[in-house]
Amino acid sequence: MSLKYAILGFLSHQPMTGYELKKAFDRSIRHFWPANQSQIYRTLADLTGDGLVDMEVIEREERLDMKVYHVTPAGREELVRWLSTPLPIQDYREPFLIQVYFGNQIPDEKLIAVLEHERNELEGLLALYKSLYGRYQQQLKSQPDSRALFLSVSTLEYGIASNQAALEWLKSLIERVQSGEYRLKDF
Amino acid sequence: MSLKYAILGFLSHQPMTGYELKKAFDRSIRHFWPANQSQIYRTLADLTGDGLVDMEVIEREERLDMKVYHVTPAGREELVRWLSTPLPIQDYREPFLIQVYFGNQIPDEKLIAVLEHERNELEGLLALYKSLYGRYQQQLKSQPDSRALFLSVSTLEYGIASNQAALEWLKSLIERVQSGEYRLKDF
DNA sequence: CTGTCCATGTAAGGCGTTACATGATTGT
DNA sequence: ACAATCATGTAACGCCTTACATGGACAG
Repeated sequence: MSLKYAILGFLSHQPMTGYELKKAFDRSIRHFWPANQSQIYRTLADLTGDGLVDMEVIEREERLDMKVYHVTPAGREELVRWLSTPLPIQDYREPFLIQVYFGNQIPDEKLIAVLEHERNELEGLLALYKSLYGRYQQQLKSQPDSRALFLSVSTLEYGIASNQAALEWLKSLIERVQSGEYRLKDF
Repeated sequence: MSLKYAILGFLSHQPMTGYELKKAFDRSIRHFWPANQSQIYRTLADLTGDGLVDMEVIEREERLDMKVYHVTPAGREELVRWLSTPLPIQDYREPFLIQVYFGNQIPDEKLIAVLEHERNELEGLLALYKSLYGRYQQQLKSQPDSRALFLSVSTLEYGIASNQAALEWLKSLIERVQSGEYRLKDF
């Protein structure tokens, strides 16, 4: 259960409400760990039950109460332990590849439409990642010794590098399907 | 629910038992769609209920009955329909990247151990994919017009290309963490 | 005689998604 | 006047995993 640790990670930067956590996820790690709101609230309840986070109710006149969560010493310990633990390699699931794998059952025309669609999606994603990355490059110039900033931004590099490779493959696949020359690559 | 369609895909090649399907998954698409046995049996029951596959019970003296599943015309239609439908881009989840993102909370030594571990896993995976790929290269030489074979093998190319890119990134990350020079890449 | 392969499933639980529900404040 | 933002959650469902259960055949 990695969501738990992502939450501990964010809260170790600073105490937050569930709502703010949701925004933190969307702003920063959505590209490798999306989380939705109900999941965040449920996990916060679990973490509180396990004594890994504490909750502070802030009453506000005229508005709903706010619950601010912060990491306990036990939570910080557990986070560090997990961060230091090598994980088994992750299972990968990509429905689009099922379509390619069984693609012989549809004609070129339809197959290429599916491939082009995927290509557009990938190009959009890459453009997004690159623009985010550009901003961080500027930021890191002004704080070149920030290990924290560097590590967090490096996850975007991962997204760019692997999606770029996937895109190149996809473009080559489209060409080969179109030309009917079913040659494999050399690695 | 993509598992459903992967099963229809396999059964459209030839009728099989649940057990044989499990082996087919493990042999061929595990790298982008792992499936376990209980899941396969449950999904076969669902597909039968929906009239997309038919089941034939084969009684064998001395041994347990065998249930052979085959695609119905409705199933074939549904498969073709799905194969032709562009899918929204898939959410990606990679717990290892959570460790990198919050890596500033552990010392270099431990962080590098985690990174090196991932590197080993990736190298193992790549070696596996490449050896499988090599075999298919041979096979495709003897049947150079096989669109079906080409498309299915191309999914391995995807795995090799994107994991190769991830590995290169990881090696560079390890170097940068070790040297303490937190420079970003140019894309 | 022990383990692996063939072949079938059930049970329980965890993780994640989607939809629903409430209600005040702030911006257009 | 209406939509978006802030802020909290619940309910129901779906998919996947892990563990459990059965039992014959065959190989070392």
